Amino acid sequence: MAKYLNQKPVLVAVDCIIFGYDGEQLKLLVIKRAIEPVKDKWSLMGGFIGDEENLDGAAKRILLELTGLHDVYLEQLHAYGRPDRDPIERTISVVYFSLIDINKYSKQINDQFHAEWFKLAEVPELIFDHNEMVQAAMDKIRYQAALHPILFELLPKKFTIPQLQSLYEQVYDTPIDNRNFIRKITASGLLIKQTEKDKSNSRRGAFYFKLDKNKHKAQFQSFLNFIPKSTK
Amino acid sequence: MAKYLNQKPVLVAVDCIIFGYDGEQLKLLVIKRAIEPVKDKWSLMGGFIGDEENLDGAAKRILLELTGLHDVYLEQLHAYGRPDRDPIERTISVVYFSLIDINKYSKQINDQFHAEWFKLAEVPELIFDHNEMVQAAMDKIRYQAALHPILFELLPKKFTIPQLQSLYEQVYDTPIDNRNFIRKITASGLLIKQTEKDKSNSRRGAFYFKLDKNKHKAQFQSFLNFIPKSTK
DNA sequence: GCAAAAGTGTTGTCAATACACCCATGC
DNA sequence: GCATGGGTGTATTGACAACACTTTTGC
Repeated sequence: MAKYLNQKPVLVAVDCIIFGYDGEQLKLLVIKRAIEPVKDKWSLMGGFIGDEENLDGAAKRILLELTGLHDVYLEQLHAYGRPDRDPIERTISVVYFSLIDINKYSKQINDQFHAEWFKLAEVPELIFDHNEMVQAAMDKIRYQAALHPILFELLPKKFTIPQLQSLYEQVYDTPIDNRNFIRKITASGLLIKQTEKDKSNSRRGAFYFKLDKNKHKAQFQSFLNFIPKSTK
Repeated sequence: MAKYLNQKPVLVAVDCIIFGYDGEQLKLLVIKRAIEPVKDKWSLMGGFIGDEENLDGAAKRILLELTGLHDVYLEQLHAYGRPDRDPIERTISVVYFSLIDINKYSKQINDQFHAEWFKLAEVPELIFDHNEMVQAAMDKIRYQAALHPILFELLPKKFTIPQLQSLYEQVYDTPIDNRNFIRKITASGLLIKQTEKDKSNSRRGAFYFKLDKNKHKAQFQSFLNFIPKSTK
């Protein structure tokens, strides 16, 4: 096979930023890095791209390795390439972020990587530029979630509206009026009310809802405006 | 320097999608590829990343080489990495798009690359996955421009409101009511009316405006809603 | 005086916010 | 019966879209 002359190849890694929501707290999944340098420091889950793999494929593989999950929300965030970002060897990192149902995960948790969930406010120092990547992912999620129903990806099959609202409140770090929130959410038509209630948080209980997956897909690209504009 | 073992490095290229607006038509700048394979086919301007360069730096360099322009709007779009996307050698491409004032460019046009502007509707077949990249860039611009004042980057220092409106109409391929458009634009406070008129398009003439750069920066992150929501 | 583009106002509708009380239930 | 979180309704405001005519001026 012909080659481009005089070009210096570099390593290409794919790193995955994995968010989960346990019904109370938005969390980030990180691992203890298994290889030198900075072995045993906290790190995003990542890996080098395989010979016959495209970028999305590598991200899916890495996510599967760590969580056992297929078919989860995964989106390319950004490519990072500072020459010195990895002190060992020039490495470009293409970063993905993923939103998963933390309950699905915990059934298949894999201790091999010494993975741990951290509350977003308590994420430890990560290797290289990984903290910067997490920050960028949160910014992007805030951007996306204001217009598209991506946060549903974090919820279990059945969830309550207070859970959903609390998730939005955490992502935007702002209190949301529950009457207006419920009105918007129900107006979107994305939810299907169940007959059962979740009684774990109150005596009265909160109705469970399921996501209408068809409507979710159909409306994914439309702009929905879930977040109140600050009235200043 | 220590190295990661058993990892196969690959080439990393940066490609630039360059948009310009001549006051009438939104256009894309492409070049005739100078090297084999597919020499002399139309291609995005690109290059391999340098040893001491980060990705943004490489994009700026490539843009400067082709246009002679510094300090233009430049944003990372996406990384592409299909194993077979470049038939010669495995190459990951990190793609940027850029919005420039086509008039500034033409003063410094550089024939060395056999560059040519194409109307968006008439972009020829490009090499590899470059057409797909251009499509993705247009999608992203539509997304961004609905909320942020990025399209001003395409205009000369002085421009008229009909020019601006026509640009929006092209980007969204839809007619826009001029009364509502003017109201929104003036309400944004981004424009400073000049005393001169552009008489090239009508006997009456259209007032020139300048962009208020401070307000433009300040409001860049806020959501502005320039595009009418389809009333369906 | 007329052609050709620029510019200007009003109205109705809908969506968003602000805001406070009753409901259901387990103890 | 009371404490706890869940759920509900209304009034006001502001933003948006729809819509058609007058203005300017070079020829």
